[in-house]
Amino acid sequence: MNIREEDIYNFIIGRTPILVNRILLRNFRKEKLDITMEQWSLLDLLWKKDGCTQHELGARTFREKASITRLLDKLEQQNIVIRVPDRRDRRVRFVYLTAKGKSIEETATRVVRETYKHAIAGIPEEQVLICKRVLNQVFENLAEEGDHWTACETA
Amino acid sequence: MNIREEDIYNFIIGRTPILVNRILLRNFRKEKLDITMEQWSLLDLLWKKDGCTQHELGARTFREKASITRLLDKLEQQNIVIRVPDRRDRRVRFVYLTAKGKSIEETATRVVRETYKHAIAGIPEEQVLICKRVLNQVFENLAEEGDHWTACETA
DNA sequence: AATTTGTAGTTGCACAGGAAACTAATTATG
DNA sequence: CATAATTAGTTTCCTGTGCAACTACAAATT
Repeated sequence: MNIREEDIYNFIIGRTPILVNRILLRNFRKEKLDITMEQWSLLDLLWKKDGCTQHELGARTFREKASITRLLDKLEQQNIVIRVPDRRDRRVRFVYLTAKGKSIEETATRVVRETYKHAIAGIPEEQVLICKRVLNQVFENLAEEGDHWTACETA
Repeated sequence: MNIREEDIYNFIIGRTPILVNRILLRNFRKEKLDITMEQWSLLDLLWKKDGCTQHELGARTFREKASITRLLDKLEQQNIVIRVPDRRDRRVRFVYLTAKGKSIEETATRVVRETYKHAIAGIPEEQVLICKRVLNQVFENLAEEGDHWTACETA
């Protein structure tokens, strides 16, 4: 294959993710939602399964535990989630949505869905699927190479 | 199309770019290169065209000018680039590679190329091309919607 | 049972991005 | 020509990430 080094930038971690993140943040602000894309990615898990552990949130969003700690700090400051220690294992803290956390699900989900629709407008569905599969394969290829998240943890 | 909100995270700005960035940073460190992925993206432009303006670097990597300022601060501290004011327009500063900046091209490019090869190993070339096109189309779709970078500037 | 090893989460440091306010210089306008 | 609008770049504030050191606790080892 004709390898061009700059592809890895333009292609995977470059301007497209930067722009998507920027637009999504602006769209949240338009709807008076004071959350970030990263915070949303945790909330999205909690809306589906309230009471995850921090470890679980990290494994599923592929973030370092330190990042999870800090994202939850912000969410807790805004009274969107609370951390509840596990009585059986006092190292563990379960993360629960507050009433406020539950109440923003509908609006936030709508913003994300509309932004996503806009992002993929006019692109044939099968191409979007291929793109997703390629990115997932890239993930698998690199995850083998020594990261502490194993495939089974993230699955 | 069957829209799943979480796709926008998993798919475009989620774990794959995070992992690619992480692995690339580690691979730079293994080769004793003290640069980041973001710094590399600027150097890659300079190796092809020395003496870009900061505005140009921002337009081509799709970063805010403030980000460019800070990335160049770091590169200048490491004696990898220097900023030279334009005599004709004293607002403008041209960015030039130093001898050190030129000397790391080969190693840095090799690291990026090998990481990229590893990332796309086993994925049919035509699928990688489709993936790139999809991400570029996503970029175009969202760029229309009110960003100050116009298509012509980034082209 | 006491020590070692492993795990969940936190904190400090360095680096990166977005937005907005700001400076200095240039170009457009009246 | 003088003022207004624009442009290039910097700075500040807030948020997010990686890594490493750290705390607290649990589980395994001897």
